[in-house]
Amino acid sequence: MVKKYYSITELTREFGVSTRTLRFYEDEGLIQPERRGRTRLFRPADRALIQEILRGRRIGFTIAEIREIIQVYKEPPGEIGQLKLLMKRVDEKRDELRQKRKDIEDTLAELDNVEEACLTRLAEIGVGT
Amino acid sequence: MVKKYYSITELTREFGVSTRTLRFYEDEGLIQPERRGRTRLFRPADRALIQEILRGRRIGFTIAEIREIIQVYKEPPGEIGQLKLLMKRVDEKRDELRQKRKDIEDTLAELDNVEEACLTRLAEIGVGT
DNA sequence: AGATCGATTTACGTAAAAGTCAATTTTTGC
DNA sequence: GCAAAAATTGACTTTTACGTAAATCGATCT
Repeated sequence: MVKKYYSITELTREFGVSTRTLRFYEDEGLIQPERRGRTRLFRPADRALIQEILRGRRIGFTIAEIREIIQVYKEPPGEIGQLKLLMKRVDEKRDELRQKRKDIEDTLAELDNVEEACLTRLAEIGVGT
Repeated sequence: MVKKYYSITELTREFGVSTRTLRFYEDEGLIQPERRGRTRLFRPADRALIQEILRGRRIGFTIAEIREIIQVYKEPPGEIGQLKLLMKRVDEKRDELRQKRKDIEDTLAELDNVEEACLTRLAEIGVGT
């Protein structure tokens, strides 16, 4: 059986974030762990959601953007105008991400150059001394 | 012949940034445009550098990180310890970027799902009304 | 010269995403 | 059932990357 509950510190250790961060995400409405008294009890679903949030964070999504995506899963908007607007936004986000992916590939290539420059320099110095 | 100089507003229009941003980059030592009196004159090399800076920015590099990469091109550090440290950092950055690229691919796939959810919902509503 | 219009400088302000600190409260280990 | 450890809350602070406002400068047109 999968674990029923995770404590907050358990998750902070697993994901390398602080308790403050997880509480902040709760305040922002991204997660809603259960409570026993005041203590938060994180279910596997909460844990999975945190993973997604952190992934979004790594690629530069704002909290608001992440919240919006989560919302769509919970319940897609009921109004046609809203839906179309959302789809346009999703499309724009995809373009942005494709651009970002290209930026990353270009930068990876550039870092290869930086490394080479370093190796060259190292050889120069190594030889000279 | 390539243009000799660009004005600051010319570049802000081309890249969609404010003059404040370009001056900020100069204050931070990322670019050093020429001067005629107090007015900045941007050469093609400055323009190219700005492109790189903005690319770095898009993928989430901090100003400090961008400055560091630029530095290496201008003159790789002369001390072995420094060089090795830098190479380690470059290696870490590359890992980070590869992770980010994976995050982006996962998120692109997820956005496909979001779009599908929207289409489904649209069909439901469209039929119902 | 005067007017105008962009560019500069200086200083202060701001927003997002947490970090930090201090004062409780809860839970637990025994 | 009580002390120690863990968790919570609220307020305040920090950092990054600019935005904004006000005053000044400088070039150019007429």
